[in-house]
Amino acid sequence: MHGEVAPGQAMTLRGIGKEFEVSMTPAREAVRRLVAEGALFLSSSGRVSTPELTGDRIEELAALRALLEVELASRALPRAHMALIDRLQAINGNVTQAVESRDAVAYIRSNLEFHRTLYLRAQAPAMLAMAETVWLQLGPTMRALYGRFRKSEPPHFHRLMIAALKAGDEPGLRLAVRSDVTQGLRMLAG
Amino acid sequence: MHGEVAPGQAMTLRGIGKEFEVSMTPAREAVRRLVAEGALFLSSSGRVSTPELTGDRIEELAALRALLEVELASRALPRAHMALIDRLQAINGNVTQAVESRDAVAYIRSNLEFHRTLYLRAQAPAMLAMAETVWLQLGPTMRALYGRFRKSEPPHFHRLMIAALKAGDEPGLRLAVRSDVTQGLRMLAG
DNA sequence: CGCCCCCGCCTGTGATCACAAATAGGCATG
DNA sequence: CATGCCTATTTGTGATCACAGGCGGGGGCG
Repeated sequence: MHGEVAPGQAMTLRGIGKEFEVSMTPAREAVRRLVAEGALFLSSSGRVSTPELTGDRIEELAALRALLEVELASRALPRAHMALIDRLQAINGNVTQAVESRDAVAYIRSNLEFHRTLYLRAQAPAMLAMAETVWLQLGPTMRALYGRFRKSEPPHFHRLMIAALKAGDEPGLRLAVRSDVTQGLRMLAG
Repeated sequence: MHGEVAPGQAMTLRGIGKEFEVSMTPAREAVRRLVAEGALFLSSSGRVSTPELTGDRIEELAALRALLEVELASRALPRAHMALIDRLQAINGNVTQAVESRDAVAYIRSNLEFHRTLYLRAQAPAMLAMAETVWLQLGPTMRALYGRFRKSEPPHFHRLMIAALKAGDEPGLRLAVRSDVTQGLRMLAG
């Protein structure tokens, strides 16, 4: 999810087991779960690797992010008090810092933490779980994306989200979330 | 997914293995996958059962269905030719038949087939997979629902969907899908 | 008669093994 | 020197086993 492993990276059950000092059985179960969530790709011969997403698939996952996260943000809005907004601003500081230090993994991690912190207020666990499933599928690809475009973009849309939260502006929040989610992924898909 | 098993139904790995004439290992992997998708509930002690959904959770899953399926239908609309509409009408005949014969499982199965047939045209596999994950989570509960309300409702909103498809009416299609998806689940959640 | 505790069976977990398929590397050949 | 084949090794699959924890039933106690 955090982009620590590159797209197309292959792995073996015995290798995973050795890495985490367990036998094949727990490694197999973990892998099967991640395959079920779409986070890992299972070849026809049973080999497992991180997925290499096509442009179409990236576009589709971006659309899913937009659908789900706009709804989550909208549901979180009426419950967002000042303490939450303060926390979001603090996390956003970490995002900026990660951007400045060109740390792709730290950027992805803090960016997702920003979103998750907001969405937790939506009180919609199934919806949040689906959003996280999408993040999981996009993880390796996002790493490749932010590794390619090294330009340091400040989290502009995050500030718009915070402003909309403060103002209680629901249409503005929806637009800001949709823009933030779509922004980075549109360029890779094209 | 088809409501063949009731909510809260417990099952054991050895029992599943015996039922399908395999050992515990494949049964375990299948169960873990279904747990990852939210179709089965894993207790803290490792026991597995079908989930008993709360009203809030049902409402949330209905909202997810509305979000995802409206988008899928909208994407399928420009690709829906007459041959597809004919197939949808044929499937809808099976739905009506299942309603008349009070067969809950056949009703759920043909109803989902109706939706899936349309959504396949959307060319959005990840989105369809998420919709099916929601169906999976709702399966046992839907069975309980349609077992409780035995009134034979003709598939009114299906006909609205077909009419909107024929007319190329996108707003009408979105509304019809949202209504169809929300209709049955609203009463159980309340 | 009701409640609680304790024991035994059931269940999930993780490890290991035998097996079959697939992969990759080396060898011979054109 | 490139290419195709063949074998040795790697890899996933499914079965079985030892073990620990939990759940339920039965007996004893108040």
